[in-house]
Amino acid sequence: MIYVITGPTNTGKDRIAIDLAKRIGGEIINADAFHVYRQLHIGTNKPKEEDFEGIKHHLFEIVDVDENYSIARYQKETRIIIEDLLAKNIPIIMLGGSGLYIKAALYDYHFKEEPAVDMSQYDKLENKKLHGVLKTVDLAAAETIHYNNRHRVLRALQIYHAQGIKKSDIPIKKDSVPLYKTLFFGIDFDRGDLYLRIVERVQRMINDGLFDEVKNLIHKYGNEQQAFHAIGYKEPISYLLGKITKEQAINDIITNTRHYVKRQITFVRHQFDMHWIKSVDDIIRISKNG
RNA sequence: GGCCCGGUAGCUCAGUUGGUAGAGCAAUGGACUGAAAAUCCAUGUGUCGGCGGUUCAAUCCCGCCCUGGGCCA
Repeated sequence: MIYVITGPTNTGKDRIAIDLAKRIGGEIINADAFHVYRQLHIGTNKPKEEDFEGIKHHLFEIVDVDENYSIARYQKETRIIIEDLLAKNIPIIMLGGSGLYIKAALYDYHFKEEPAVDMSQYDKLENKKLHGVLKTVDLAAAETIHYNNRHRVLRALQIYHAQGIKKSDIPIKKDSVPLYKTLFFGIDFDRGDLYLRIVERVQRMINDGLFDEVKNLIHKYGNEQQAFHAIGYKEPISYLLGKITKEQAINDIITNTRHYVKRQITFVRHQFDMHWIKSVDDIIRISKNG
């Protein structure tokens, strides 16, 4: 059985996951896209190993910030661990708010080996022109991607160049079910209360030395790493580069976290069959009934 | 006490030569297959400070009042 504990950030998922692991003898697989990085701490609200209380955590602090981790790699690595734990009959707890990571790990998502391709030919094309190029190559994909969503338009083109297939030809099952026996849980929280807790959390991060952490990181790794797109890093970097004030950076972290929470709720609400719970007891009860 | 400038959406503000209003941000809803804490889409919000007056019609003009800021006394 796989117990997924996901949903918005800052709701106390870590505590619930460790308590559940103790109750059922399970192990935790990290499903947070930024807890895979060794050097990110305060800004990602990453738990410390001494807080694990002896519970095994997989895929936690496995790469350096100058590596570009990806969902394809996560899928591959998670599946190996899942198969291993299932074979040993150890309950699995997937813990984290990165919904798409969970989706790719547990559902029939397809990623092929993909050579690097040079996409610089598209740098100068403005959004509508770029979208026009995609139309000539993969009309079906172009119709589902808004022309302003440059990131996705480019990815569809990249799939075409690197894999030689159309993105729209990758098999996608609508209304698919997980590959494994899985239950999805999120912690029930009033959104207004959650928004207030975000302010407290960011204040705590500042007090714990977030700006020093970021300063040291960009000193060592530069400011252009993919991992630095994370909330809690990109805003202090803007401040340290002199683009915004420190106060603005702090406010931006709060606002961006709020937006993130909203997107997490939307994703999870529509992608998973969620059970909204208050305690570990709720999880135990639901898993017995199910 | 006198003079000047303000009071319009949750916030910052625009605007209407008089026909009851609109931007940005916030908020809310949504999309999501190799950056996902990413990227993108959609949608409202209103006693236009209050009370009177002029007018067919006032958020706009006039008077009084309340209120914030500045200058003078």
